[in-house]
Amino acid sequence: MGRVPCCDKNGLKKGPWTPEEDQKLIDYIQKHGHGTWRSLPKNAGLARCGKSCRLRWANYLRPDIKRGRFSFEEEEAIIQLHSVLGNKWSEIAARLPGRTDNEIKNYWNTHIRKRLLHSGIDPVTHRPRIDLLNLSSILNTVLFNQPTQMNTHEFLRIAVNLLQSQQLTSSLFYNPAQFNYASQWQHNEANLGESLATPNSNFCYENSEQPISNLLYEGSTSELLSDNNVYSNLDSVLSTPVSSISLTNNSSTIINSSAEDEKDTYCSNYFDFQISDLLI
DNA sequence: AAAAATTTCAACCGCAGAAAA
DNA sequence: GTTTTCTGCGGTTGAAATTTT
Repeated sequence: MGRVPCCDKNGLKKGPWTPEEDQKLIDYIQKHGHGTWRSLPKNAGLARCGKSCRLRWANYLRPDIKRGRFSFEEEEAIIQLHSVLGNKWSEIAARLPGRTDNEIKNYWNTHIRKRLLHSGIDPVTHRPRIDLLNLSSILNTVLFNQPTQMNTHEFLRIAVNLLQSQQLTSSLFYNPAQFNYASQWQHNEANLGESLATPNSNFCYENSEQPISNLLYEGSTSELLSDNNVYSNLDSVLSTPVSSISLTNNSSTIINSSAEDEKDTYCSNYFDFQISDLLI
């Protein structure tokens, strides 16, 4: 013999919750806790199944849920976590306080996934999804036809993935201070808990077996790396601001970029690119 | 101004594993 | 040990909202 049936399936309401239903659920849980979800609807006077109540509470009514747009930092965290964990939305949510798995999943499918595809990255593997010739062609189009829409973030993402596809070895350095971003990343990773598998970021691993690029940062003006930039978190650890970015493969520079005007702070996401080396 | 197309996201569905009888 | 339910998860849907034509 098994358990008694979960609930009477007949006559249960489905679809959007009304404010009255929400209030009943909130009042009940605040008073008694949710207990077993199966028995909650009856006790709380709701014509819903327990599963629907659980979902409504977990994804919408819970008091610790953060509302509003995802910050840039949250978005980058999601991408990094997804590159390691895949579509394990509940595990990703557990590492983003106040965000629900459903919300993260929706945000991934509606925003991040498209953004990665736009940058030439396969959102499943987090690897370049196009060959170098196609990438060159895309860079040409983006840089020369729509230069003002190309920000540092997108530039770096495309460039790093280009380097990845060239099978270079890993690490991201800040030069001349020789700051090794890999160690910072490993520190952050340690805080994520033990369940993470081998890191698989798009960048910044030293002594990794995975082929990945070197990035050398040189110059001044930290604004370049702030605001809407994948490397904004570098700001906190860089003692010298940055004004130009070079991508190298140890021996030769592949891409150089420099700000057109150092006084142009938040707008200095726009660069003069010299991408002749990219054109195969 | 209105119709059509597209995007968003709350909620549902089905499944797997855990738990209970 | 077996059967049945419960819970939580990820994929998907479709109504509502927003944008485009």
